[in-house]
Amino acid sequence: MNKSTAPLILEQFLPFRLSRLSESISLKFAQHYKREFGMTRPEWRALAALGQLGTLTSTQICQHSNMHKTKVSRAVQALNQRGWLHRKRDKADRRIEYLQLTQIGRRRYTKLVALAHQFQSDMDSTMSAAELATVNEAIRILEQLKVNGVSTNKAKPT
Amino acid sequence: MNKSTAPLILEQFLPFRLSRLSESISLKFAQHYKREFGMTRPEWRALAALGQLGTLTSTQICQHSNMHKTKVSRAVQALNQRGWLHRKRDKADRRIEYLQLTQIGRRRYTKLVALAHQFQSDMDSTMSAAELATVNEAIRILEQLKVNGVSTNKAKPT
DNA sequence: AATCAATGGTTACAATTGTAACTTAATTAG
DNA sequence: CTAATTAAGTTACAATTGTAACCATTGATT
Repeated sequence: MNKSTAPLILEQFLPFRLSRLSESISLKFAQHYKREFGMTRPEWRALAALGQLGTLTSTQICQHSNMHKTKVSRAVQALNQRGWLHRKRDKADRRIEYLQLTQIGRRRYTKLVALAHQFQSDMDSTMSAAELATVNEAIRILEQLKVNGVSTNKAKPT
Repeated sequence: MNKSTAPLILEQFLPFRLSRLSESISLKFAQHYKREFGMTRPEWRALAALGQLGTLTSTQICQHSNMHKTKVSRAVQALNQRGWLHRKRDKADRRIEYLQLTQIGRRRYTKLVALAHQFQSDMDSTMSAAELATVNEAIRILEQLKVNGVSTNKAKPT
């Protein structure tokens, strides 16, 4: 059987399967925080990164969450306007801005985290321990492939 | 340790991990067909579904690939304008349109499939057989969760 | 120190997307 | 048989996004 004339079985094609999966799961989760907190996905992601890691620059958020820098820029603006984070310029290098959640931001973050834990444990509870282990192992494997790298902040190649 | 005050470890949170993964992998693959065939992601997906499954309606493409119906509608228009598919109304129920690839469409499809197989085997070759099995098994598990369902074509709930 | 390249970040503008409303056709209820 | 519902698919419009160009600042080269 000549491979080049065989059709592509989408149900076996990794990019297809992954994005179909990821989109439905992320959408499902997004419904929660969209409805209850009026947040967009990029905002949620930036908030989550800052909540977990403390102080970050926009560039670091880009790298960590693999989002485009304009997305991050706008998410950060939105969070800032709501008073959920504040910005602090680096004294030494005044291009750099450190971002950090405010009191209010941290309170929101705590609520969101509860949602997330709930969501995760709902998913987990539909799997056996062994299945869960398989899932985690698989994702770990894929993450190491590092096919990675949305262009987050790089200059154009010459 | 009270869970409700613990931060969320994004590196362990399934929706986050999946979408980070999926986005970088899909983007990587998209670069190929975008550059070489000038196709968008929805177009590629519609083409792939039709190539594999033969004749489909727009609604079926929605369900199969979990894309929003307007996305599919526009992708189908684009493919149609390029002469890659043709539409045929159902005689009995004239709301329904059967979509099918043309000669040209099938030729394009064949080329795309070669790209996809290449991509897949590149990925596969960076994993051991056991790892590959784990990955496939994990995705299978997640697919069964069926947290599923982008609203593709449903009427509003009353 | 003057010039040129690179970096962190923002923004204008164009392309892509989703929501809701619409069209046409079929189905069901009265 | 007509009116109200529902389905397949399209489209207008607003929101979201990405690309490329842009500041401002720093670092490197001479």
